[in-house]
Amino acid sequence: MSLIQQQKEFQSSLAEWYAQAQRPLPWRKKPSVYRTVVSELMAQQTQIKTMLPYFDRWMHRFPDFKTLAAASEEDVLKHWEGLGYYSRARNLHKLAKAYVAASPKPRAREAWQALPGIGPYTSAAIASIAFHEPVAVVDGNVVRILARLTCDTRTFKSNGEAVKAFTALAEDVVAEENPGDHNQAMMELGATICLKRKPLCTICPVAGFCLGRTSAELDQIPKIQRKATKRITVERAWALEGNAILLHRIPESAGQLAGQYELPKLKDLHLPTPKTKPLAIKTRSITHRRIKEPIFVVSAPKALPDDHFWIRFNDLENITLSGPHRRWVGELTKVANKQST
DNA sequence: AATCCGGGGCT
DNA sequence: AGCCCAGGATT
Repeated sequence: MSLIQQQKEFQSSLAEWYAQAQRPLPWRKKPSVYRTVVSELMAQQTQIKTMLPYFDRWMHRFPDFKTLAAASEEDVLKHWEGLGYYSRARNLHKLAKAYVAASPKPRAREAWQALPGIGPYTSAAIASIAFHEPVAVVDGNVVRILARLTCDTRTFKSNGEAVKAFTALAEDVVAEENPGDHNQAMMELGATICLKRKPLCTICPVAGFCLGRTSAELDQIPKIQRKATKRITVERAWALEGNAILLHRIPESAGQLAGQYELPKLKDLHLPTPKTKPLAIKTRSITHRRIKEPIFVVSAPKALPDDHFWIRFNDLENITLSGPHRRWVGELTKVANKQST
């Protein structure tokens, strides 16, 4: 028996479980096109628990497309600060403007996918949840569930390749009547039952359909190759003058992190690596890169390179520091004060 | 197809 | 420390 042959039974088992087991998330309680769009954008590469407080604050400040479209970009970014992937906020802002201007309003998946920040996953989510279009979402959860249901032991070269490999099956299995709930149920199952490390098969509502359940290596399905992590070092400057700190403003033309401020790179200031011990050494990981960032106390060159500015500490709240730099400046201000007194 | 964006949570 | 997460845009 294949999953396709048992499609109806699979769908109803999943739906029955979802009806009673789903988490009470704010966009489920009070659905609307706008709330669906915001929740899906916020949820990209972000765990639900992390985004919940942001979602509530966002809805309070920008309750609908019109309010969001009329807001300043600065205001929009302030409400996203700390969530990461800031292009999502810019795209959501652009999307709101496009939506307000659009006539007729987008409904079909294809129309949504033409909007900024909306790709295959998000367009399917919006079309199915808000407009009952029978299309399947294929995210990491869905890939994992389908690979296990079919006991697919192949090794995939990338996440993208795995998504591609399971899209057809996902489309075949999606429930025609209530695709939005079906899609959310699949993701809910992946998030709460079909866990990556320790799948909870004993309480799984669709264990009876699962060919992988008896496999000793179920927790290794699907196999997706990871890139080796690259290590790089970026030396940064901690330069103070009076009650101001030297920061670099990433140009609008940058495309990524445009308009945000960061601690200057020593290289951009044309300064050599100081002999002194750095004020702090920060490390962070972004996808497959591990970045080490020593921050040195330096005195700035007299002639500042382009896009470098002295920002008074009192004005820091009025600018957007890129995520980690915001934390570092707050933290190091205290450290630097202690060292100087 | 490869690379970049960023936090927090979890083991 | 390392890995993962309701991905998309750019090159």
